Amino acid sequence: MKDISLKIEDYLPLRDVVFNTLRDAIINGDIEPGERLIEISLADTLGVSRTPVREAIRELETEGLVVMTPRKGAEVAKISNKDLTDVLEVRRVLEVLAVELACEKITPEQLARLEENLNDFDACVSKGSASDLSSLDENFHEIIYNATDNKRLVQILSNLRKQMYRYRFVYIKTLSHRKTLHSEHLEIFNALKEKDKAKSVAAILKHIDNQKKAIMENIHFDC
Amino acid sequence: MKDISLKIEDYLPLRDVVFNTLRDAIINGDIEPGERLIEISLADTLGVSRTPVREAIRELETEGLVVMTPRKGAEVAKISNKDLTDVLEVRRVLEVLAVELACEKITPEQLARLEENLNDFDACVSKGSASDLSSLDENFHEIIYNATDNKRLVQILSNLRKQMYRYRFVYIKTLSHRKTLHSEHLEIFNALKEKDKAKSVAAILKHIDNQKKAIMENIHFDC
DNA sequence: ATTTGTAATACTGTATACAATATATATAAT
DNA sequence: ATTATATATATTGTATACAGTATTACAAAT
Repeated sequence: MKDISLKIEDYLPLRDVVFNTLRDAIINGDIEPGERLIEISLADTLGVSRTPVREAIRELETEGLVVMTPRKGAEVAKISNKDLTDVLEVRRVLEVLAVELACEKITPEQLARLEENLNDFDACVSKGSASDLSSLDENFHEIIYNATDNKRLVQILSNLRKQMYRYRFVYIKTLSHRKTLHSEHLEIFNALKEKDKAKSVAAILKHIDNQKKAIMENIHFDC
Repeated sequence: MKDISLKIEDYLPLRDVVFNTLRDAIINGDIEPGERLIEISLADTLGVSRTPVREAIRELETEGLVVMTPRKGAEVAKISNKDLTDVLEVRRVLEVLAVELACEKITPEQLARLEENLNDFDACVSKGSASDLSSLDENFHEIIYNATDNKRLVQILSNLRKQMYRYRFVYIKTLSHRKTLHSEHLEIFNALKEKDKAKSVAAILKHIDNQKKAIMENIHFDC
């Protein structure tokens, strides 16, 4: 007997379904920054009770997507220029740590998966959907995070990336950005393959800084 | 009219009370690693309903103090040597970032508060309680975190420190450790006062690495 | 016109009840 | 004796009800 395991994810408690639904809605702008999240009306809309909605909202708060005030309720977080800068400032040093660790610990199997990801990405650059590219991008970085063999780092970095999801379409929208993305990933991959720390760090920094630039140029903030 | 603001913290919802209670219990070892957290029995013990207990447990999970499995429940996280190493690995680079930013942005007022903290600490070294020293230690670092003017960084670093609370007594227990702690804080303070990044980084690294050593020497892990 | 007081309303906070699932126990079958 | 099956029990997941608190609207007073 082999490879038989329950796909526990299929069980997905309601709160997680609600969570995913709301997160998508926020990221896609269906619920706007500053808009209030009323438990009862969300529950009615989604056809569930308040309990899972409450728990989902709390999860969203820890991801920084909503802000809660006691006895007043929750609203979609307004992300300011400063907030984004703060997130990137932290991500920057953690991404550096991540590739350094990955250089030491990445397995051949993980390298193979990165290569496969690059191929898929390449195939998607011109004809793939934004959603496809977005998840490939996410997947690429998750592989590297996991290669660090540091759960805490994986958790924090994944979280920080999620807080920038709202802006991911910016650098996936145009063909030129897609090509840049691919070439930067390739560069990171090659550096990791060679286990060259300095090169890896340089590549990841370039990647991050480019994304920051792309976002800053294309977004104008409310506040 | 000036400086009048409601101390909203005094309202403290039940879930936060429960959260604090449980956290203290875990940190102090009243609830042991691996022990299950049963909602209903905790609720009965504390004289509240399941709802605030549930929410408190979820908060504890995001702090890494408990581990939850869907439909099975929560248990106090078993912290392994590896876990602690992982936390410190991340903290290390973030603490470096923090002092670098603090060098640039710390205000005279914050420096004054650090100095005051050092005086209080000095007064406590020989005769203070472990709890006094612990909160002074926490306060010292919180001032530096806040000096970075990066909310995200403050949030993550505070969180990572909390995950090591269980071990704080190790380096507060003995007089020699207390003295070391004070002199290291002094060194960090002086470097920040001079706005000397290299010196600050060196001082904070020494501080972290010393703590790691102290903990590693004094704790033996279950797993 | 501005402030104050009061009531109505809309929420969140908390408790509780019920449903679904996992775990433990006991019994029967081989 | 071991496995399989059934049953009871414990515990989480979800829904709902009620209590307490904020917000709003509006009337009364100055």
